[in-house]
Amino acid sequence: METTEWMTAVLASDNLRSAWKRVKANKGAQGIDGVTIEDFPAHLRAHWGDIRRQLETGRYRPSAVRRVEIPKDDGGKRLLGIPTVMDRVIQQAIAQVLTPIFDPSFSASSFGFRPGRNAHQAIRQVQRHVKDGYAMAVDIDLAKFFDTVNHDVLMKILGRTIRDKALLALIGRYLRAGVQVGEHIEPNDIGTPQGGPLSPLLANILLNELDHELERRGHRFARYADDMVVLVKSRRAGERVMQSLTRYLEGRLKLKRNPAKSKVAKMSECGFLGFTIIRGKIRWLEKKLEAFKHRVRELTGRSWGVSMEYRLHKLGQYVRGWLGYFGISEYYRPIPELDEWIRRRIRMCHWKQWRWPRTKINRLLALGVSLKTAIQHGTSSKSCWHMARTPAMQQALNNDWFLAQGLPSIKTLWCQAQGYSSSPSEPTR
DNA sequence: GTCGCTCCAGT
RNA sequence: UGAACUGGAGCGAC
Ligand SMILES: Nc1ncnc2c1ncn2[C@H]1C[C@H](O)[C@@H](COP(=O)(O)OP(=O)(O)OP(=O)(O)O)O1
Ligand SMILES: [Mg+2]
Repeated sequence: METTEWMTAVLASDNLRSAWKRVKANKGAQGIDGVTIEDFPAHLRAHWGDIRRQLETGRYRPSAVRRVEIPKDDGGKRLLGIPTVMDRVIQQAIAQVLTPIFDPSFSASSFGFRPGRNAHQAIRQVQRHVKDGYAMAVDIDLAKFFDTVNHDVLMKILGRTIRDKALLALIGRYLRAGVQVGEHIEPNDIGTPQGGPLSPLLANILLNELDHELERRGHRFARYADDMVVLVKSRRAGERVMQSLTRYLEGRLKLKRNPAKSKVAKMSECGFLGFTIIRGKIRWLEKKLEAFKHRVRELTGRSWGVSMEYRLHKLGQYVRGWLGYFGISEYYRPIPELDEWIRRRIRMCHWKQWRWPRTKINRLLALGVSLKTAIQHGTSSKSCWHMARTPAMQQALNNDWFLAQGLPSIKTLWCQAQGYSSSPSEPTR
């Protein structure tokens, strides 16, 4: 029997319990066996004994994944592979065991799908390199990344670290579980399912090879999933790096570049994670701002027949959430403009025609826009946008400072805003 | 401090 | 009804 501590750790009751908790919390759809999150506990009681034994003896056969196609931004379609609830739990349990083992070996420049790391850190790293004089970007995105992961390459890498043959074999079976298209099941010899809890970790383990190769060559870069930017000093160097990396990816990892999303250009002409770097400052991409405006138009449009409260609620949570991500933009010029734009939009659509109470409009404006931008840009909530944004100023920007300026405290402002953004129970339409 | 839910963003 | 990972904001319960 090949069962070692690895599989035992996967099957430990604590680990399985938290894995199930996570799968349940995601409230995902059923797999090909039709077992939903709700009837999983009963299903588990009936079959766990058998399945556990199969897992321990290395005989367990995962079910195929269910194929669902969803549209992508660029017009193409994304092929999801939805494992059964049982397989999602098992994969999650494996991921929880493997993450603490593999994650420490990952590159400091890898930011996607990793605990404690996010897109902001990735774009800030790019910014630092640009400021250090590496302004030319080799922007690479892989074609159909998850769908083209090579099993042999990945299994070899896994085998270097995972000593447990049963676990290794189980991961191999998950990779080759097949997909159900319509009525029949089709085998697959390539790819890891977009929808498998283990897939993001496997993706990082595979591209960890690339990260270390980049480090070995002394490159400055940031990677987020299959999206990466290598920063160099000249276009010549960029072209050379692009060529050699393309060769490395295709030769060693059997992965292809997405030519449409890959290029060598000044970082100010590249997009990464929704941002770009203009004159050393982080700024959101124009198309992201356009998407934001479009969404606000929808939310404030007259063709949406819902109650006032509901509309305010939805608008507030969208604006606040959006600024939570894009609010790290340091390019402050567009922000007052954006603030003004939202104000105009709200007044135009609703103040006159719909006779919104003035107080409600003011509270909405205070809610996600003025306040948040004011805090983040070191100015008062009265739109003193031209005030210097020195580090000392940032430091001084605390509650005391607000009060000293004769402004309401941050807490007061937030309480006002919260009263209109998230009532104890969600407002009705 | 530990869980539960609603959102937002990136991939 | 479209899975997953990660980060964030908020609310709620012990
Ligand atoms: N909802 C999702 N959106 C984007 N990426 C996802 C999602 N779920 C899983 N992923 C993973 C799988 C993708 O292979 C990987 C990279 O995303 P992305 O580059 O947008 O698509 P892709 O690499 O599959 O196709 P493309 O050829 O268009 O680049 O991130
Ligand atoms: Mg891609």
